[in-house]
Amino acid sequence: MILETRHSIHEILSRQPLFRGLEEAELRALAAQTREYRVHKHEILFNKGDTPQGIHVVVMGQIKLFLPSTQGWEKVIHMEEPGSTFGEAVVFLDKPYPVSAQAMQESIVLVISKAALSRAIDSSPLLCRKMLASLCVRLHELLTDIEACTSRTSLQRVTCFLSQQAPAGSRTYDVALGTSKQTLAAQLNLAPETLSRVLGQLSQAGLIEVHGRTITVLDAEKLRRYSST
Amino acid sequence: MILETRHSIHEILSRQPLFRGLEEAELRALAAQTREYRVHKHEILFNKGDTPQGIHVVVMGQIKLFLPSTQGWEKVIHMEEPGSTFGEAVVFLDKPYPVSAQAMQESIVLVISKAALSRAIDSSPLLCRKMLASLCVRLHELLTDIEACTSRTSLQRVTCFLSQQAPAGSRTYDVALGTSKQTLAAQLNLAPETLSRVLGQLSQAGLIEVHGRTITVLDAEKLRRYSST
DNA sequence: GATCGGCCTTGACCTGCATCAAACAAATTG
DNA sequence: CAATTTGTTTGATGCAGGTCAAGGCCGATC
Repeated sequence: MILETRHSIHEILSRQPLFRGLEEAELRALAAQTREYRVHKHEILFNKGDTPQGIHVVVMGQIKLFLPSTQGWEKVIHMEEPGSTFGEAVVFLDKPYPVSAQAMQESIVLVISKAALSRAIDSSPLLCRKMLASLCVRLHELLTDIEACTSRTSLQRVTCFLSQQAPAGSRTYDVALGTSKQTLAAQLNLAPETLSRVLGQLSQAGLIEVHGRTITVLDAEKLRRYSST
Repeated sequence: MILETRHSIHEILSRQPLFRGLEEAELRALAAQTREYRVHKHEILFNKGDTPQGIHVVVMGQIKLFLPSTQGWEKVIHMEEPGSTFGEAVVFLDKPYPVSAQAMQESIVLVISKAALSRAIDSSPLLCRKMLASLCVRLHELLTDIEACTSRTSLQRVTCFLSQQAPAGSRTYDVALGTSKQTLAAQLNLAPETLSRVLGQLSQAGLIEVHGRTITVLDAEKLRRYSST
């Protein structure tokens, strides 16, 4: 990882959802304890079990959080996009990272020291609330993830995933997987081959259309029913 | 559910880890907006999709949080024991319950209104921090849960689960499942029969001993190695 | 535009686990 | 203490999906 100059960290921080609306002084204190890293595609930010340095903010690129397992296998927990934060938990729990993180693209990540964030939270009820909300969102994401990847059959796993991406109350919609299908397979706990077959089956049934990394769901309702047959 | 008298809610609240150390006035305000419910074994507290009333605190008994699925199947997310809280997320997100809750024993549960808790958090930085910590613990629990139940083989799922229950650095230890083995199976995404067989296999290999609802791990290190063979 | 290296797909095979069924044990009830 | 229900074990069977292998597609590089 290459450490960047700090000229604009303050400004970048102020643009992140989590820190928007903070006092100037608070923001400045945070920025002083923040480092900016540029990471290359495929570079590992940290491994499961490492000692945490602080909270991470994705400014640009895409970071994969995953559980590695003996024998090269891995379960993808979440893909972090710009504006999202991860590693919040380490600020409050004195534990090693529970996941590994890897850049899937050329990325820029901020790391805010535990101590600074801890102080900021104490002095800013607004930040505290925002952190709470952010953690709750994370919890919900994990739950929907569990739901998708513990369904019985591979078909259910895929339809469950697609249904979860549905915007409220529209019959047809697009799902842009910002990742390779391999990665999606790892997220749904499927072999890539199986995912391919299931998508083929759903296409054949006229329920979806696959165009590269975009999946078009043609009938949300039918799709949901299909898996229970 | 039977609504209880409120004579001692204030006192009960003050004994819960989450609220210990709060000001008298704050506690009183919370207690005024808290209800105590007694629920029977097998009774449903709420279903996934219901509109949340508030945050839940388990005072006595055991509450199962689970994801129901079409066709009577279910994935157990977590068993809540006395002193633990759940449904925190609903205070900050305006969403329906993401899980269902069912009492596994005769239980006593407090429900604190969203509004009251929200006010309490604003006025008490201490409570805010405690909530953050509690949510982080929950996150970690979910992650270890995912880890256990997305391992490839049934054997790995079970050994992974047993390893996670290990106290730090002791060769041998007991795991007291406070539940039936059916429930554990649902937690690990296994058929009860499969769990039974795997436990049998591990016993035969001399790695564990099963006595009713207690599993004795004889050699933590060997157990971890065994699954990767 | 030709060559290379990821990705993705398709096919054939075979194992691991769910399912069904039945016997048994333990816990609950009258 | 018998009777009933609920939980656990064991066996036999079938199929879903993982694995291995080969071929096609597409974007990257020179």
